[in-house]
Amino acid sequence: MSTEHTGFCPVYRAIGVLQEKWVLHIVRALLNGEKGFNELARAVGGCNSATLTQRLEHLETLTLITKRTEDSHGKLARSVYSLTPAGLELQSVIDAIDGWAKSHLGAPAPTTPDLPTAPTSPC
Amino acid sequence: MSTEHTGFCPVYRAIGVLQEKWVLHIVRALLNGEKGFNELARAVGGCNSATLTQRLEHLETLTLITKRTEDSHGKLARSVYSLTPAGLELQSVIDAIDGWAKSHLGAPAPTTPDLPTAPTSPC
DNA sequence: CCCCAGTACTTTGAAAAGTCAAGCGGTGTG
DNA sequence: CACACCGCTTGACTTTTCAAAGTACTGGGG
Repeated sequence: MSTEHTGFCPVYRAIGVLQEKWVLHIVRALLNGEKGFNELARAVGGCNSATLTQRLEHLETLTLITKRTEDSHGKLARSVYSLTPAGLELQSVIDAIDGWAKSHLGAPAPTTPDLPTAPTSPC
Repeated sequence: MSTEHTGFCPVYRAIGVLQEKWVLHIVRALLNGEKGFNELARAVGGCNSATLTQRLEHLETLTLITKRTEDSHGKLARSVYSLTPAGLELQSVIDAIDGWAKSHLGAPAPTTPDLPTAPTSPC
């Protein structure tokens, strides 16, 4: 029903994916290097495992990320998630957001209007 | 929930806003020129009025968009929404998504394989 | 040897978010 | 005057996200 007459253009689709909760965070975290499940969860900052698993599966079917299972110790394996070439190219999108954020989000904080010259970026 | 303790950096905030449902669509629609409420709803492609009102309010408090009420005919007024300078600069983000989408989204169709060879690309 | 910490998830049930359909006050057109 | 349109609001309903706990397994310390 969503894909009815609603202009089937790639941009529309892309937005549909990127606006899913946590997706941009996941991509951003992964741009800093591949990560394991829990590691990624921490990097992303507060996404619960159920949602993360789901997002990761979705992104994998879209071939934006790859899951590699390291079976170094016989049975138990550490899963490592990393970006595919297509996923890596989202760097430009993250960069754009990054640039915009830095110039336009100093301190919108509707309740705490301050932060004049934020020196510390814990980012 | 959005404002976690998770490294308070502008990028994180920006992602938090941009991944809200419909926000990117709204911005994109508004980049093509200012629009009225229903007009915007149609341009965005299927967002219902309740959610749209809410998003619009949120974007207004962030000063990304402005609501101007044309009171040309005495009582009844047409509301016109348009982007602020800050909102306009999201053009770069939309452009990045646009560029990425065009090179990486042909027709993945993961779980919803429909839309038989779109005849017209209203994009 | 057993416990604690860590890996990667899955399973719950409830809360939050989003959607649908309808309606309200008002106008302008046939 | 009826009817379609405008900009919303309301209330019921569905989907998504959440926190917490549980499963299965390993590796290190006591």
